[in-house]
Amino acid sequence: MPATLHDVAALANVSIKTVSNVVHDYKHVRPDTRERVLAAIKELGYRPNITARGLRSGRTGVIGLALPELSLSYFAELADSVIRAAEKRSLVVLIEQTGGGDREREIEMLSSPRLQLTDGLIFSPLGMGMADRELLDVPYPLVLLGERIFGGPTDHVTMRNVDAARAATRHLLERGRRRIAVIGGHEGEDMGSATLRLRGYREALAEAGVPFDERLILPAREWHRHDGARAMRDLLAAGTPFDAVFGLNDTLALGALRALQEAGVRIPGDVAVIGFDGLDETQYSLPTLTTVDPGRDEIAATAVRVLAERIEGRRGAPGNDGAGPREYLADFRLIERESTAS
Amino acid sequence: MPATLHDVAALANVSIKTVSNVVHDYKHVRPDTRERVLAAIKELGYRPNITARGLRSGRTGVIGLALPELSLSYFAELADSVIRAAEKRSLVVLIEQTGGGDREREIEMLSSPRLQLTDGLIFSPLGMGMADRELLDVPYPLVLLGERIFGGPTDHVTMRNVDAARAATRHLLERGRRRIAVIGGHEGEDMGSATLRLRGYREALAEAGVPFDERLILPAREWHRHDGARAMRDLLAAGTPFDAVFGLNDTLALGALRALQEAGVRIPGDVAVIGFDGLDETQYSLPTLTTVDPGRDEIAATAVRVLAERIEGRRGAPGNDGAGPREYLADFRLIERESTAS
DNA sequence: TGCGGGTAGTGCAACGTTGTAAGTTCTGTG
DNA sequence: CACAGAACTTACAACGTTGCACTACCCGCA
Repeated sequence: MPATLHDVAALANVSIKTVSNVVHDYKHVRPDTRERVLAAIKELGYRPNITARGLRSGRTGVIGLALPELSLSYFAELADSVIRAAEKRSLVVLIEQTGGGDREREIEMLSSPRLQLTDGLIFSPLGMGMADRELLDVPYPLVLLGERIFGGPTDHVTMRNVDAARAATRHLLERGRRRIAVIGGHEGEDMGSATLRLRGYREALAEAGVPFDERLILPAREWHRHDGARAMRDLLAAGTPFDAVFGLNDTLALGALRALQEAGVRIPGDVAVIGFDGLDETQYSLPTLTTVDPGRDEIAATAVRVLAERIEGRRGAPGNDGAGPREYLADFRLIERESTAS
Repeated sequence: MPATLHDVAALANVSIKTVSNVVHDYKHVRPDTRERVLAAIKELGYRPNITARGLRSGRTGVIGLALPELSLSYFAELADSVIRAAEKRSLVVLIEQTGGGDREREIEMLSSPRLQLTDGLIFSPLGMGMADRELLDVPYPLVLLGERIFGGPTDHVTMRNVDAARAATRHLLERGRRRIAVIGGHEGEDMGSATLRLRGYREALAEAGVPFDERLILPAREWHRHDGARAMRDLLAAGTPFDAVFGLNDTLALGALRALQEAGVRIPGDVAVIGFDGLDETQYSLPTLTTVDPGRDEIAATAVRVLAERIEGRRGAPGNDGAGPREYLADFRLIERESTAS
């Protein structure tokens, strides 16, 4: 049975409020009283009951992080960054998985009782789209990540997807590649990583006067390794000529790497490959993978900071008091490695 | 401002206790009363306040999961499994990272106030050792994972490390390999994955009458990809002959794969490689990696079940009422892939 | 008519904390 | 040495919920 304020107060011969005051570093406590209370706290091993505190204050010190799946490396690394960032603000992170792009589950999540003891949510949807925008108008602080919804009612932290994809494509074009396949297209998508990155790709092609070839766009609804490998095998089987591959994320690119090598294609000799996400493991593939680092730590730190600010009310709810929803853009960085060496 | 029992009670013209009774499906409520209450609940969008409930009942429905780092794939996949298993029991998971084997942080974690609103903890240490055993004697339900501590005061879920490593080594021996290098040794370790797996390795060698060669044991304190690659390069540089590599985990093996191929070594022609952990990505490396699947889902499900049982008190605290600490062993499975094909 | 036994519903206290307002004890000054 | 004002301390209520003990009622049976 853990000690309570009552126990400490009894032992130190003061009121429970005084103990509370000591715990909270309230100014007006005589040094000897403070001494006595601290001794009692130590003796009893008292630690404040966060649940009770939460009930009183309406805060729990817990933030939620809802993402598709931790087994997708990108989200595992994102969660790592978010937990670290939260720790710096003494917040603790509760993780919910919504599955790989399951729109229904994402929507359910937003009103899940499982989030009850959370002060706010960092939400990275993959299934919801622009049409679901107003569903983000929830009665608690919410920070949106990702590229599925723009202009929604909440703060949004994302990156310069179009610019980054343009830079990645340019990188290939500058190395003389002209037939650049793209893996990970989402047909019929109105908004999302695929759409934005494909836009950057087309812009770069246009800039360079290279014609766009529909056949080089390989759809892959999910972005796991085997989707990349499968898409690559399809392209090889189709016989469409190409001299470079742009994986819309690293996992796709790594899967493609594998399929290309199986087929005896030399990288980067015959085909150059570039990915997107800056995953740790892109440093250890063979060859090492050129990729775009989307500034994951920056995204995580910003998301946590903005959420914490909303929670503390230093800025009211978006659209409530003029502190409207804001969009934050993280900087990206192209990391050149062997897979696109000249 | 969310609705409370009071609001619902007022609207339905009953006492708050009756509302509470309806919410909890208490038998003695007349159908029409129940009807009225449910209507009021719906109208006000009432949802119980979990914090308050937690204060009353001493339960929060949250379990903690403390692990080294999510950016280590094994732990990301473990966390995924734990979250899924917890979800089935309507538990929610709060994740803490202790860093890659930081003993101090692990010990701190055990008494961290950050765990306060957690009903129990699943703990996977990497830095603590047998000597720290009694530190696990904490005043809340704790389930231990991993191979650092055996015979401690808590329930423990782990796998047959020695057997699995023996099987892995045998697998290589059966394919005619005699000079099997091992990556990931931990010198001076009294207990841990490295020690147990190395024991299985030596047992398999002894069984087969193959002499043990100290020079083939390559230490690697951390088990990241680059540690595997570094160790492999060291061995190649030393010129010690070898025809197989046993990575004590998959990440080490994948790093080794990379270093071997850089050096022009053919796999499995010149050197066969086997890993340990059954990571998803071992299916997509080139060549695909033979590995030992330690039954991660089973481990996670067991850990959550045992923890939930302790929390619900269906079995008292270990050593308290005869329901002493138990050890659970998950089954392993050797997955044969290209890296060890004959 | 009274009484046992079940059903339906209620009131109070408590979980451990903190904000408010008010009380008590000091200190220094006139 | 009185007294204002600051320094220190306290009692009480509340946060939203649930367990306990209780009342009120109804039915059937002796």
